[in-house]
Parts: sequence; structure tokens; C-alpha cells
Amino acid sequence: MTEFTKLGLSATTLKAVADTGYTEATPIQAAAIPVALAGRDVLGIAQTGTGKTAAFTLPLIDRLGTGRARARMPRALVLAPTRELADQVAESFAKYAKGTKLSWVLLIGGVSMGDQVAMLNKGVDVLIATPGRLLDLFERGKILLTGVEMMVIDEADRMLDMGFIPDIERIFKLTPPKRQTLFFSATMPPEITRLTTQFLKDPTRIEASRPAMTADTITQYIVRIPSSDPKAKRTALRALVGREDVKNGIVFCNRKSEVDIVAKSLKTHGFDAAPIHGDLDQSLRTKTLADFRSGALKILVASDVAARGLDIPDVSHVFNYDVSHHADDYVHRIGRTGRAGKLGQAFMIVTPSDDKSLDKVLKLIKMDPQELTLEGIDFASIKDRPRTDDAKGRGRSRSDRPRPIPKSDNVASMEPITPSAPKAPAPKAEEAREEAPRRSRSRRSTKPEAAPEPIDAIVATTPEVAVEADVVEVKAAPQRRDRNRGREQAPREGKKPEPAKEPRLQAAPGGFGDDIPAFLRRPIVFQD
DNA sequence: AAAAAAC
Repeated sequence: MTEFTKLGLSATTLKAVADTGYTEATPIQAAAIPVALAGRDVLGIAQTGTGKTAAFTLPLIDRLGTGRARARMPRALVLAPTRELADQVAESFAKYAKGTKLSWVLLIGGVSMGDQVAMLNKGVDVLIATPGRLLDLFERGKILLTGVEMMVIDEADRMLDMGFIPDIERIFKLTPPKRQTLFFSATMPPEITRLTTQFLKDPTRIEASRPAMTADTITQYIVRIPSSDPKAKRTALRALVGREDVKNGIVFCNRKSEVDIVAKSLKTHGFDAAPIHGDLDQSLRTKTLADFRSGALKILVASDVAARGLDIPDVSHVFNYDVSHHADDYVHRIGRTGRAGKLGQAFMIVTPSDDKSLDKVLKLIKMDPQELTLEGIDFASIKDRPRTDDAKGRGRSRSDRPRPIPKSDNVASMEPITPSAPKAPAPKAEEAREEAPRRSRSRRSTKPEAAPEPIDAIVATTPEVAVEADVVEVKAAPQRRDRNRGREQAPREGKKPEPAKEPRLQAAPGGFGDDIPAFLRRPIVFQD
């Protein structure tokens, strides 16, 4: 391991690092920081859990030094795929930049624009943003990206999954070509390779080998049940959660609607659980996550919004209510536990209809998790009330749908599952009535068309560094700021409901009074 | 198959 002091960071930055208690850099930090400090582009291939955030935050802070920010002209831009991840970067920034005069702002959706705009007007050095809000603010003329000296793309492959690549491309083109770019992705599918070829200059490729597929701090289990019925699955989940000594745990579901149902079910049965997914109000998401981090909430029921990247140290259990369809997601999900040397347990409920997904997972993790059996539950006789969110045309009409089955005592006795002794008495197993919260949301496909052109590998200009990644990670500050929670209305600037998109004059930059040079009101686009 | 992300 390399010490931070050997990486060429300034005294101020080193002091901030030392204050966090860390002395040794992770492999990706040791490799990336000197390259970034030298002003070179970095192509980092690394998963979360490798200390990636600090690997770009520290050199960013160092290189921006004490230069000063101008109104609406940020000098650095960090893009992350989800709001929570962006927030996490902001936390890291707050921690490491505290000895400097650098200012920064978190630009994410779901929260008031007012504070963000005010910060931009005052002038900030660093923007930490999700693509949607950044472009929104740009289109409103609140930001100029022509002063961007450094740009960081975090979790690029996830951006691809989420259909953000056109946005990212557009943002790249709004920044000056001479910027320094630090680009991170866990995998390098063709579309991502194309992006790096187009926008990175002679990057140094730094690869942290996949963190061990199954960190040996995580014990994995498979819980097979003979029924795919949602109610049967919930019963199994409760039996599982009830018998484990769960300090704090995350339950992952594949669908947002299921997240709501499962959270409600757990709550009804006396568990301290709350849902988190992308359809929930951002203030709620923020609060729920904060509660979970602080220990005020024991069980987080989550969609994959929480699967990747979120650094919640010390999660004791992960429960996969659904088998993830993407094997990668399974690895990310269970990676929320067993972190920083702590021990973790991961359970996966598997039904007969999960065969395909399970195969993919098992192939990827290259091991066979221990099989557990939940004894004493007659899963076959548990039937959920019909779900009504299946209204995709061929759904049955209200009248000919089967009626809810009268409550019956499905659960005989809760036998301990195989290896360990029962810890807590299983909660009462009567199903409460659960109404599936219905959500209809128009969904547009954002998948960009795959560019067929296969691109050659990136030129590695420095010897390729293949390093062994381990699980040491710079921890997020335990105390979160509540800056997301501002509920006040964003001051409506101009009362145009929808500015007709014609001759695109940007809103006036500050500092010119009424006399604004025309060129400043025109959008500026750099073509690479 | 679904998740996420702008008003």
C-alpha cells in the first residue's frame, strides 16, 4: 500500500486526508492521483468500493488550488448518474476541501432550484451534478461551462444503462476541449469506449481489478421457495428477516411497485422498514437514507437506485427479495454489506421462475452460495391477491379476476433454517391486507442506439497499472448536511411558462447591469 | 424486465 504523503498532494489536502484518519491510499488512488495531478486525462476502470471518489476528489481540489471562481463560470464539473451518488461526491468534497477556499454546489433534480441558482450566481468552483438538472440549468442560462478546466465522469457505464450518454456527449461538447478529463467506469462496453476515444486525450488507463466478486467478508445464501407468488415471497422474506439478527439490512426488489409493497408489508408486521426508489419525493429519499445511515431506520427496502455506489458503512444484511435480472446488479447489491472489513450476510430468495437469472448470477460469482430451506411454511397454499398493475392490455377485467382468497393459516410453525440456530421468534405470519400502490408512469425508452463501430482499445500511454483492489474505502462523513431539504419555492425567474425555443438568447450573466455584451448572451458550443 | 433522471 502507498501512503497518501507519497502521491504529490499539497500540504493542505494532505491535512484534510489526515483528519479523516486515513494514511494509506487504495490502489486506484495511488495510481490515479499522481496522473491527475500531472494534468493528464485518466481512464479509470474501477468499481465502487475501491476508493474511487477520493481518487478524483483529491486531485481535483489540489489542482483547482486557490484560484477564484467567477459567477456562472465553474472551473470543474463532476457528473454522477444518481442523485444519491452525486450527494456522496459532495460529501467527499466537503470533507477534503475544507481547508481551502474552494466552493462547490450540488446540482440535482427533485429539489428547489433557488438555492442552486443563488450559488451559481455567487460563483462556485465546482459543480457536482446529475445530467438532467445540469442541462436544465444550462438551458435556463444559469451556467456557462466555458470555464471548465476539469471534468469528472463517474460510473459511466451506469450512465449508459440509464440512457444518459447523449446528455453526457452534449455536456462534453459544452466544455472547452482543453479541459482535463477524469473518466470512471466499472466496465467498458463499446459505447463507453467510443465516448472515451472521442473526448479523452491520450488518457492514462488505470485498472483496478474487480474487487473480489464475493468479498470474503460476505456470506451468501440462497433460499429456495417453491412458489413465485408475491405473497409467498413476502412470507419467506419476513421469516428470514425475523430469524436473523439484523442490525440493519437492505431488501432489494426489482420493481419500484414491489419496493412499496414489501416495505408496507414489513411495516405492517412490525419491522422497522422504509422504502426508497426513484418515484419517491427527493426529500423523502434523502431523509430515509440519512435515517438508515444514522441507524434510526433498520431496514431499507430499495430498488436498484441504492444498489451501486452508495456507501453505507456497516450494513449487516442484504436480502434479495428478487433475483436481479442483471447479474452485475447482484454483485453490487450484496456489496452494500461486508464493507470495510466488517462481516455481512447476503440472502437471495429464489423461486422456480428465477432459474434464468439465477444461472447468470451463479456463473458470474463462480461459487455456490449455501442453500437454506425455510421449514414449516406451506408456500403452495399462499396466494396473493391479484395484482392490478398488470393492466397491459391482456389483463383480466375486474369482474372475472379471482377473488382474494380468504385468510388462512398458512404458516404452521417456523422451523429454524438449516445452518444456524433460531435467534428471534419469527413474527406473526398473518398477511395483512396490502394494497398495491399503483403507479402509472409513461416510460420512454432512453436507450441510445448502439454504435456498431467497434473501437480499438484506448492507447495506454503509461504502462498499464493493474492493481489489486481491496475493500478499503474512504468513508463518507457520517453526518449528512440537510441542504437538499430546502422546501422553499424556487423564485420564479421571468414568468414565461415555457420559453419558446427560438433565437436562443440566454438569460443575462450577472455583473453587467443592463448593458450585456451580445456575445455573452449567445450559447457557446465547442465542437471537439 | 426495470431502474434512473428535468421542469
